[in-house]
Amino acid sequence: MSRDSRKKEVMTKSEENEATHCLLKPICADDLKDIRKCVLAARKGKVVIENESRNSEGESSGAEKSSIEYVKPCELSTVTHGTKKKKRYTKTRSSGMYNENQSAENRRVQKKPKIVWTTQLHNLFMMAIKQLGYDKAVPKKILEVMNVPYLTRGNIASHLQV
DNA sequence: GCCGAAATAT
DNA sequence: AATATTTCGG
Repeated sequence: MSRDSRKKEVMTKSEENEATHCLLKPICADDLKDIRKCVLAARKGKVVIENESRNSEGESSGAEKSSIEYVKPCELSTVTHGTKKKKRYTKTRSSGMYNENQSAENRRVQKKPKIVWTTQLHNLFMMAIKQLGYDKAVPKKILEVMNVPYLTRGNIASHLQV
């Protein structure tokens, strides 16, 4: 969401983040309707493209209408995280067993999971440090010793600061 | 370009 | 407050 339709930065950035829409504030009910429409269409594998930007100043009657400025074609497939690891899709074949939970298009923008330092993890962390010696304990080695696949060096470096 | 520490940002 | 990301030498 942005307030300034002229700033190209807004859209550029949005695009990088796989945004589908750009909304101009203030948002009005129609904007939300448009989004809804787009989502519904996406479920059917369609791509909605609409562009009805309005910039006329005739906003005398109360709420100014902001509008969708830009629509990026959205892919339907679930986006998997950008690691180089193989994706493993557990295909549930045959008769109806679609995992209800949260499939399909809601995974549009996948965020990196924020790692939470459970006492478990912290213990591994501590052990690793002890095992390395307080002088050799740098993020990279700690990471190796801990051997926790989803952890990244940055995670550990960050945790190290705490 | 990778790394670690520190500084910032979210 | 907890984590993440960026910045800054090396």
